[in-house]
Order: sequence, then structure tokens, then C-alpha cells
Amino acid sequence: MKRLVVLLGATGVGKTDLSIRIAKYLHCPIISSDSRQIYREMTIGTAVPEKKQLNAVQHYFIQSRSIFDDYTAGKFELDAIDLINNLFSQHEQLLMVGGSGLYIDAVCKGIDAIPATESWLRQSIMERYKNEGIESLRFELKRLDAKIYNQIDIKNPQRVMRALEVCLTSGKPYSELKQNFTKTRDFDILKIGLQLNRSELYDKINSRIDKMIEHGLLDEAKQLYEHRNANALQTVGYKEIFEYFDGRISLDEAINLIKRNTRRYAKRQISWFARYDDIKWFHPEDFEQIKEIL
RNA sequence: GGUACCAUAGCUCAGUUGGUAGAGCAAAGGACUGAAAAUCCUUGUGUCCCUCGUUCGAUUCGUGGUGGUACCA
Repeated sequence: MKRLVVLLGATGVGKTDLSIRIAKYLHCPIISSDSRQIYREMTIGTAVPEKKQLNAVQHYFIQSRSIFDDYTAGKFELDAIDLINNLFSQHEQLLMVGGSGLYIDAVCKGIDAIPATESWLRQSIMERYKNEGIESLRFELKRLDAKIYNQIDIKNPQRVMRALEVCLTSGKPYSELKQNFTKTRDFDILKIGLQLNRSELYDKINSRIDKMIEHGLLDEAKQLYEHRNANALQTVGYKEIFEYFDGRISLDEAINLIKRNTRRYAKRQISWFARYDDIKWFHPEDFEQIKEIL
């Protein structure tokens, strides 16, 4: 059976460097499962691999979509599975690398097929949320789909809006479509997790942010400022700089906020990965030990 | 050196008419099937600076000290 090796871990832990070594060792390309490096307009703030690294190993999905594309985890599942099936005709093993938990799940266990929603509908639901508040949306959702109403976190506006949006586009209760069904893939999956102790990880994160600033994150953000409302730009490292451009905070404050928010993001990733029970954990320098299970 | 004010959670501070205390931020933990670097939830015991005194009881009042800030010299 063919095998997909999944390299995961919190942001800044050292996935990229190790992924190049693993890919060279396995003579295989790299499939990115990173929800932000996929956008071609963002480079510095998302810490895409260096040119040298991109040239050394064939990469897929890195900077392959536009921030105007409305890309989603659902599309990623379809695109990635398609690609993986093709690549398996030439490789025994493939390497997927990235820290976006939902994207990793989309590939490893699949997400339920749900009809695409129209963007005008989401717009109008968001308008309603702004004007009428969450209660009105909850009330309607409860009426349309009491089952999902009891399942989702109704304190979370995004969940309520999403559920409502699905009910309204599909004309069916969301609970009928969302079955949390785990697809069995016709390839094996090996999850390799990278771990550092918390203070070491936070140090690496902090110094990485300083480097991003040195490498011109401000210029990059300036280019993207006019598109700051795009989903893709709701991203740590950009939204704080936009606030600085708006004069709401100083540059120092923006940098400190980027560091803090990146640390929080890393913590959320760690929580997400903690629920997988099939990860083999390693220190990012432990290539020799990792080789033994490849 | 003198005078005034301050000293409470990692930080900024509130408060206790004397019955050992609580907000914001930070931090930690968690949820999460199409925005996911998003979004949401939960979590506050700390010699109330030290000393002696008054008191049944002091973080709260008083004395003395230590440190800080401001003004005066």
C-alpha cells in the first residue's frame, strides 16, 4: 500500500527545514497543508519556504491560489486527494507538510460533502448578524434544524452563521449533511509530529517575527492593505500591521501583538493535535530517529 | 536632609466603615467539518512591603523602618 507521510506541528517548530530533508530522503515531492502559504500574494508573513528550498524539492499548493479565490478546506480536500492519487503513480510515499489542522483532517479523514454556498448569502447573513445580533440567527437556526442547534457551539457566531448558511442553500437541515463520516483512504497515513518545549518554541516564534520585519513584512502588508477585508488576510502578521497603518497602534505594539497572537495560534494548534492519538512525536532535530520509521 | 503621597495577583490598579480580597490585561487549559493563522468557551490564594502596637481579630487604624514618586532645600 502506498503511504502518505504527514509532517505536522505548531507554527515555527521547524517543519519546513525538516520536510526538505525528508523529501530528499524519500525522493518525493511535498504537498503543503498550510491554509495561508497557499496564497501567492503572501510570502514573508506566512513564512513560505525559501526559494532554495522550493527549488530543491517539488512543492504543491505553495502560493498556488489567490487571496481573491475564496479557497476553503472543502476545496482543499478535493484538490489534494486528486493530486495525491496522481502522484502515487510515480511514488511509493508522499510527504504532506503543514500546520492547518482542518486541512490535515480534510485529507486524512475527509469532510462531508456539502453543497457550495453562494457568497451573497453569507454576506446577507453577516449583515443580519451585524444588524439584528446573534439571537435572531439562533432563533431561525433552531426552527430550521433543532438537531444541529443542539450540536454546535451557539455562542460562536461563525458556527451559527455557517449552519444557517448551509440550511438555507441546501434546503435541508445541516445535521443531515454533516455526518462526521470518516472516509477510508486507499493509502496508509503516517503522522509525524514535531515538538519543542513551550519556552523554546516561543523563543523561536518571537525571533522569527523579528526576522519577518527585517525582511520587509511592512512593505508586503502595504501592498495588500487595500484588500485587508479579504478572508485570506485575516491572518496573524497582517491584521496587526493594518492596525498600525490605520494609526490605531504603534509599530512596536503591532510587533508585540503579532508575537502574542502567533504564540496563541501555536497553542491552539497544539490543542488540535493533542486529540489525534496516532502521531509519532519527535524533536525537530531528530532526523536520524525519524528515518527509522520512514 | 524636609514634607506629601504611594507600596494589594506576572503587569496596571480597585477594594475591605477592622472579620485574610477582585477587575482589566498578560498567562494557562479547552472546543472546533468549508473564514480554521478564523471563531468561540473556561480558569484569579496572592507572605494585601517589613516591624512593633491597639484590638477577640489588622491587608485595613497607629508607631518605627525599607523602597518608590513628586515637591521643597
